[in-house]
Amino acid sequence: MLISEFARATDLPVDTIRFYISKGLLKPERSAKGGSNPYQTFRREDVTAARMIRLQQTLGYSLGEILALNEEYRAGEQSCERTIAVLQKQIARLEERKAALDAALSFLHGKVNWIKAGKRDDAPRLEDYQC
Amino acid sequence: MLISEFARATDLPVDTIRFYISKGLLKPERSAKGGSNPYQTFRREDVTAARMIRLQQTLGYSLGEILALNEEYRAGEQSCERTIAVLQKQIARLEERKAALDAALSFLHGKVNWIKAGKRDDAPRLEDYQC
DNA sequence: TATAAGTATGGAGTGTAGTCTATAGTCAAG
DNA sequence: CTTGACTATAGACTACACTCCATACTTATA
Repeated sequence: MLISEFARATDLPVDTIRFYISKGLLKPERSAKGGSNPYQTFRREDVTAARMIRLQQTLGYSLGEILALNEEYRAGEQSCERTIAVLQKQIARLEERKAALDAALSFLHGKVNWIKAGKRDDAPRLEDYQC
Repeated sequence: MLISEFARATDLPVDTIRFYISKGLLKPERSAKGGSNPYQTFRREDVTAARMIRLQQTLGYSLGEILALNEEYRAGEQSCERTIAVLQKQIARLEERKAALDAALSFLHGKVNWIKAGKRDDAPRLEDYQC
């Protein structure tokens, strides 16, 4: 797969793909198709990696953290324990964010209910809510 | 409340507070205590506002979006319908993020379970998972 | 074989969200 | 009334995540 197809497959701009490569987040092959092909070749696992990056990003990880996590994951590929440890670490982080999200949601729902009940001024205040 | 107390109350650096003021996210009073006090005075509602900013930020809003949302909220303060509309909009966004988060969590949990079962290579792949 | 479209590289530029520095004015304690 | 802590303002600087540009090479098409 050439970079333009890869861009279509991942819905990422070509420049962003090259940027990720420069950061070590993507590692396409510089394959020799027939002998001397100077172009990068992307595989299905690169598409997976790109999706994983997008996912981790929406979950609040920086590119630096994503790189570290993924290298840790790769480093521990021989050992199930290490792989599981990396996954558990991500799970813990996501559970944390989910808890914050749920707290915010219940605050907002509560506020809506009070306003609907016509008791706007008695509605829960952010002051009384520990984030 | 002076800015240093406010910084302690909100756990924000003084520079960040001033930055938020410059963006219109915080609007402390330039009160005349006794006649000519050139310092800004922060109230309890400013602490609330600062917490709300932090909350919205962890939920993925940019400062620009936060400003727009909060101004929309203020603009609709007379009308319960408009206030509720703003709150519902935030709720919708948070529910969306929560769904993405849950999908990611079940993917990760699934992966852990497959690895624990010793069937690592048969574990679910991100390819088969729509984010 | 000319031409257009695609690819690679390096480096400059952009927007966001701060963070720091320099300068100057203010206030409270000794 | 000086010293030290605090405050205000403007502007420079930083980190991050892109995004764009100039240049040059490669490949497919007419």
